[in-house]
Amino acid sequence: MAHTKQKRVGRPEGQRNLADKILDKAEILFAEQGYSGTTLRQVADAADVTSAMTAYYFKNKENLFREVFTRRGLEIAEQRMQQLDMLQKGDNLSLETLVRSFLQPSSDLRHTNQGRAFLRLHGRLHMEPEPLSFSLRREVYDASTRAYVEALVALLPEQPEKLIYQKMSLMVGAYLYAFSDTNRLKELAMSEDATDDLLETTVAFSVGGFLAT
Amino acid sequence: MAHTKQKRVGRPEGQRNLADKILDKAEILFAEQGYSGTTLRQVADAADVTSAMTAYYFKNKENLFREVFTRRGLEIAEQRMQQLDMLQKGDNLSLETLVRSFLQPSSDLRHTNQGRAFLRLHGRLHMEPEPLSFSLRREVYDASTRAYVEALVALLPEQPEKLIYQKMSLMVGAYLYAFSDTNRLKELAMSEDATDDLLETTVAFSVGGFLAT
DNA sequence: ATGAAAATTAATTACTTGATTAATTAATTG
DNA sequence: CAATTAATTAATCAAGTAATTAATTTTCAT
Repeated sequence: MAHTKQKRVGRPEGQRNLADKILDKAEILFAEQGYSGTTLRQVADAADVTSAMTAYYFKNKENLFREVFTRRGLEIAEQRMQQLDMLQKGDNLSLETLVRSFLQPSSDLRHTNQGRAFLRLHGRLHMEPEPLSFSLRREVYDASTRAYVEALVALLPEQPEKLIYQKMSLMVGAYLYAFSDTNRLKELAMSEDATDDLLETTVAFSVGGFLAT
Repeated sequence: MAHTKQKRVGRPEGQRNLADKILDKAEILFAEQGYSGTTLRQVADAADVTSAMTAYYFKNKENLFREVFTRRGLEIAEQRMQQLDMLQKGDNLSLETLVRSFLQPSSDLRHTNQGRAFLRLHGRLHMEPEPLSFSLRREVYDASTRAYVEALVALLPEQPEKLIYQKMSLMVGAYLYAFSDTNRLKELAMSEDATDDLLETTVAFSVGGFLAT
């Protein structure tokens, strides 16, 4: 009832950057309800447009999801690669530094609402066996994951590559679950203070895991 | 074309134990496609019954999902509690033994198709923020998780309880992802041999993580 | 100016979805 | 044996669902 500016048919005056608005709302809804659980109507309503706009900008539901995921996913992957390049230029790279640089880009997303939505979405996607999930993850993350495994193998030469891949997978599962904030930690541990130290705990846990034999 | 025994209206002769059949098929479909992505018709078709049967035995979709999850979830929780009780009767309990006993019941499910389906379902559910997910997880797992945290705190007295809860959460994320078999390890590491040693790797990784400071 | 391109709404189409009901047959109980 | 209860199919319903199209208006390039 507050401010309802009437909608007129046809191209509006000025510009509205609706594509980004739709992506943002879709990110939140996909995070809360999953791909199948979210309807294009919900996205359109949340973005305050008609559902034909989602088709205009993103063609169909699957493509909208792809763009939601790749928008931030590619950025994370790129940040990881840049960090790795930087670290490998210096000498005596430590395991802890390497692990932290892998987790940092994701951890940073915890500081905004949209970022947290993406982390939940991300966690969900990694637990899904569908072709869409596999294809997206391959496209976005494989290159950087391989590069990090290579660096880890160099740091832990006594452990076979296959073991490093297994542990990498354990670390990914651990941080996805912890960062996705679906772990009910507040409820379970009855601690209401923010988990500021979550990144450092995750780094320590993972480093301990990689060193263990 | 093979054997199509005609279906007659009305109660059939003998007994068919359809409820279990529906649960099994629902478990597989929910695991592959998620809750929203699975239709009652798919479940009914897979179980070779009409969709009214799902309503007859399980009332509605949400209740069917609850029963699918609690069927195995409660068993896991009970096995954990029994293991913990047994271990606490003896003296000098090791961290490694404790961690292994927590992971064993889930790991055992990896040996059957239905068990693997449940593990994927389980992983999915833990990445979902919906009320249904939280309520189910609370009901099924909270008691045993608290009991294990208490045992871990006793073994690692120098670490605050809140930290143990965080690490517990990291371990849960790690094993859920690894056991759910959605980690594309075969694709990434190009290793086709079965991950027979996955439980031991997960135990070692987690123990290393708990010990790290 | 003018015509093409961009951005939008409203309306609609063909199809699924979860759930319900009536009819039907076998098993159980008394 | 009669009556009730259990188990099942077929048919249907109202409410969504993704996607498409036509009409409309502004902006931009010539």
